[in-house]
Amino acid sequence: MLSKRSQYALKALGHLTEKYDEGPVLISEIAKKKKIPLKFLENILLELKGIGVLDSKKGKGGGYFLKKHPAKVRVADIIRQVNGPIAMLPCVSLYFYERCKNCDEKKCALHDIMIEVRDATLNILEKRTLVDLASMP
Amino acid sequence: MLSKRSQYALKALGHLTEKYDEGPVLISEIAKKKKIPLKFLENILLELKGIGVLDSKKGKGGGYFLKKHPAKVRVADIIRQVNGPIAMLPCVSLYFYERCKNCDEKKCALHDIMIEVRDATLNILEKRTLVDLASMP
DNA sequence: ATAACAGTCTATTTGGTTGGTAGGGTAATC
DNA sequence: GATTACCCTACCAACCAAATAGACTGTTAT
Repeated sequence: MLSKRSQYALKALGHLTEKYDEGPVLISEIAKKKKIPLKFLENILLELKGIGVLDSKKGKGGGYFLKKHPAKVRVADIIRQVNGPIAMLPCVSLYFYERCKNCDEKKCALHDIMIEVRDATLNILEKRTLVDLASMP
Repeated sequence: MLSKRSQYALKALGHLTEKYDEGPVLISEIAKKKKIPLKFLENILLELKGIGVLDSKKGKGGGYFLKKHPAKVRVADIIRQVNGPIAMLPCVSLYFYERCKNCDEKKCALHDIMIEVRDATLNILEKRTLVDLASMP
């Protein structure tokens, strides 16, 4: 399951995508529209800025805005950054791989199944971008 | 990510599937073969018995064994019982559904993407059974 | 310059989950 | 009746999620 944090991140990015041509958007506007606790959202946006997805401007007329074009930002990458591995097992994760201590990967049937699941999931999430999140209310 | 508990459960079931025709298997044997902490495994097997997948026999010659034929037990159902929802969001889960508080499902683009992911995942996990876990070391 | 503005940083709290460990009780076989 | 092995209860340390609070830093317009 995605954490609340990840859900909020994706919703916020959806909103910023809708407002992509309208300059900086206030944290408070996003919080209100998406019903996200203000201070929590603050923290999340900071993280998204940290990983280079967003940028911000202080003072009057300031706010947050997308640093890259929304079509260039994949949903899969946001989830990985904010939520962690997409795969169901560490021994099957591409970006967070960890060797399995209690079995031999080459003979592990569970391993094979989980690779299949991972690929099916990535096949969807790596094709979707922020543009696909924009129609959210 | 699957919890250790779930991984252990699946591995244990894999072993019991291999030994399906050989009568009860000792907890200690499973623990040793699969490198699972004994007392932790004990607890897990108890849960699996509770949900009707396993049965056990006490005393000499006792142990755990599958209650149903391994081909009749789906991997998806084990994961749901031991680990929880398979879907990435509660508002998209079939067995653990919860309404989304901060958006309208009919207009939520995230919702749509996550349904797609869920279906792709279930399409694999609901076709796999314990038989598919049996070749594990 | 300075007030109003808006994002930035640090920290703390609260509550729950995970991955175990320990020890004894109880029931079924031989 | 001794053994074998399941069953139950309790506890623990470590971690993480979600949220809140408050002071700080930098911008802009007057």
